Amino acid sequence: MTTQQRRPSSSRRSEASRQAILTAAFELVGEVGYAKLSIEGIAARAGVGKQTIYRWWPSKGAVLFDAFLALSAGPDEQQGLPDTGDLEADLKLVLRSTVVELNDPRYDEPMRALTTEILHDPALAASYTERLDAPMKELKKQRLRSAQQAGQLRTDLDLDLAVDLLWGPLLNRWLLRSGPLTEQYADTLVETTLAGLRPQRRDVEA
Amino acid sequence: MTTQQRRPSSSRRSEASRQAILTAAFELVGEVGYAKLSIEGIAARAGVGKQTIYRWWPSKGAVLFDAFLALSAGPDEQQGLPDTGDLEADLKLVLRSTVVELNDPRYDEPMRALTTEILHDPALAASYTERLDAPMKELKKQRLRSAQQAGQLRTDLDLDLAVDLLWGPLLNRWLLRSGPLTEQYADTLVETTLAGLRPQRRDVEA
Amino acid sequence: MTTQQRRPSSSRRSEASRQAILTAAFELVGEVGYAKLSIEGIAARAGVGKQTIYRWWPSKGAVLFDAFLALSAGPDEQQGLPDTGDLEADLKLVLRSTVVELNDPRYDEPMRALTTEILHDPALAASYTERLDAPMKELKKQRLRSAQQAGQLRTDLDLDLAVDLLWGPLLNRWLLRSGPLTEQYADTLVETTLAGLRPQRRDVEA
Amino acid sequence: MTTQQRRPSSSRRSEASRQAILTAAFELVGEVGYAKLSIEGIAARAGVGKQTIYRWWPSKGAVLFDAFLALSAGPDEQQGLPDTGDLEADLKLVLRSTVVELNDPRYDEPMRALTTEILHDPALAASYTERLDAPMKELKKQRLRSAQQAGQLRTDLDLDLAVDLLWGPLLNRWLLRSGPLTEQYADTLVETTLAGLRPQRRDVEA
DNA sequence: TATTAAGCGAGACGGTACGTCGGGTCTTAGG
DNA sequence: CCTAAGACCCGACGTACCGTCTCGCTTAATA
Repeated sequence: MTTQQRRPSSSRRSEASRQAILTAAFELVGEVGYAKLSIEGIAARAGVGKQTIYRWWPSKGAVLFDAFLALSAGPDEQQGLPDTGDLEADLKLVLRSTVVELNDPRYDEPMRALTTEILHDPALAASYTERLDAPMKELKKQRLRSAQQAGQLRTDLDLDLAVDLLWGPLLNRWLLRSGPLTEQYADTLVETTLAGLRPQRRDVEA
Repeated sequence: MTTQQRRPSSSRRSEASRQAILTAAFELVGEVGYAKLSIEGIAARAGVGKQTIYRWWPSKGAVLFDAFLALSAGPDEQQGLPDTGDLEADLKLVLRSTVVELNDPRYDEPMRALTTEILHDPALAASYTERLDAPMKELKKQRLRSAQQAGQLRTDLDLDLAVDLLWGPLLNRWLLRSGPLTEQYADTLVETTLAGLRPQRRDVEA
Repeated sequence: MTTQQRRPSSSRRSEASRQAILTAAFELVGEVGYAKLSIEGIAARAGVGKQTIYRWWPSKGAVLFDAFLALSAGPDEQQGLPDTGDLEADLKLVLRSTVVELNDPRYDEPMRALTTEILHDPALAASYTERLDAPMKELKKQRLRSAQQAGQLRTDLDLDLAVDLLWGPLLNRWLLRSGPLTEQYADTLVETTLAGLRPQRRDVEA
Repeated sequence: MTTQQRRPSSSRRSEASRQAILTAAFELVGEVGYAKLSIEGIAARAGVGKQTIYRWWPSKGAVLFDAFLALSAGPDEQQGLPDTGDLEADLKLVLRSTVVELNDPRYDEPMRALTTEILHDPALAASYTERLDAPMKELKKQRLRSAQQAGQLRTDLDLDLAVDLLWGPLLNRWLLRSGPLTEQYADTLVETTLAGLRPQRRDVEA
């Protein structure tokens, strides 16, 4: 079913303008960078009056956020993570592709821009967490839950935390450029982290 | 010996102005927030001409960075992490205090501001990694190395990665506000992560 | 009839701002002098954004010029010179009042300022000649033409030149302060100059 | 006698710097125009510290003025006006050459610049009148006096005024560009003005 | 079917800050 | 003590955008 026709908001709202704005925002931020992204520029590129932006979005970050929403709501982003039964291999696959995406200049700048807005706007951060991050996280947790049920992860493991442990270091390295963001890094990260998440007979200590 | 021969750069440079600028920058960003932090404002607060800032710093981020440098070079930030022999307890202590600091509004805004600048300026990111992050990371690695030598960590463990695993999720949660940043979270994070870093007899999976 | 269809330029232009700017410019130049007259100051005094000035005027001089235009277009500056039939007396009257005006500090500074801008901007000079000077000159020439028709001036006299001869020395003395600018000077000037402009029976030299 | 070695002022003063500054000022004003003439630029062009200018001159105009002084004190500017016995011809010759000079772009900008400074600085105006204008005027008056003694000018004529009548309109037309400044204009000016200065038997009136 | 009222593109407006230029003062080092 | 050099505080430059505010025009929903 999924009727889903969101965002009437007002029946008079121009869908063409909305699309033009989101597209212009995403393209512009990739071309000129976050620092030089301006509402004025977005309006000009979209062929739209500034007021049309101010009427429907509270901030530049909100526009950017919606631009991302439109993107990820796009084709078919919603399928789950691969599940071959081999958790480590599956995770490596996913994290490697995350690395590739983060290194792709087409996404790097826009994502940094969105991140910046989120950094300084708790409301936007909440939106992000709820609308973009949570769905993704749910997919990740599903894969981990599957592994947990297969006895490949500790039964008392907090899956939210597990997701943090796997993706947090990756995102952090990307954001701060604290080191090269390679597929090799993704692999090692998965291996080392998983080691602590698996059921264990006993440690050396205790 | 070599005490004190600081920042000559130019023999004519006014140390008083430099200090005033860095102080003003740090205070202002805490008061008005990143979005409203302006070079004009810093100059006014510092009682300094704008040109004096433009003369010595290439960007607003660079000023902010130096302000942090001056702070951490300050009193005695350089002692190592606690080492009681109990790695888990020591790490919990440190991460908990990190949590407290990140939650402190006096540091939250300034650090977000600096992070934002780093996000969009690779040169600044490199400076950050080298001048601020690396020394801190070295202290953390020292503590882990000590544990490793005590047989509390796997001998083949990459300590750089280990630091990432411990601090990455924390910073990520702070930056993106993807969840409450509590001492409880720090504890769980340490426990779970350490589980994978310790020497292990064997897994369930062979 | 054609009353009043003034300055459309753009239907969106704010007439209130325009007036405020011209008034502020004229007042300010009188108060602070030409050297310290700034667009910034005019905008501030007028309660207007700087851009509103830059949008409609190409230079500080153009603003000043318009301020003068607005003034002279004001009340009823347009009536002709007095014509009692006694040319010498009428001219003395007019030149004396010119002297008084040039000595009036309320007009001295503004007129020096405008003159300075005209000095260095040929386009502005052309505007001045056409819009301010020409109308005034026409009135002066009318009075001389009347005298000419009454047989009080040589019939072959170039009236443009005659106006130059009468007002040129006065303005020059005012501008360069090459000597005291008194009503006595105006009188002598008129007397001496007129002597050469009248029809003459014969000279000493044949 | 006229020993004349002016301007010691201080025995330590560098004559080389002084010359370099005056030369730089005159050249620069011709190249970049009055509006963009800066003390900074003069100092740079002269290879001199700004302070050296501020130490010895009270204003930009004073530098410019001295630059002109140096020029006119130069070769042999001081000989009198031609005196062939034919006053009208002699005056036409002189005014025509004035016209040529005022139209020469090498002198036009610098003289406009100096005039501007004089316009707004009474002290400078006094200097100008005394040091540059008065000597020139004396030469002009000498020629007129000669004519007066030859019976070519009225005996009661104020020679100062006569000079004003002849040169005032010319300068005024040059400064304000109120019309083309041609040799033809100079001729007509001389002819018409002289007509009023000559001894007269009687007018039509009275 | 006409009337209205909202949304729209456009862009002027009062502002703030930008990054630069030059003003005039002061300090340093060298002759 | 004068000089070249140049840092300093300050104020203004002319530009870019901010977010708000009309302007007419188009267009969809109501009357």
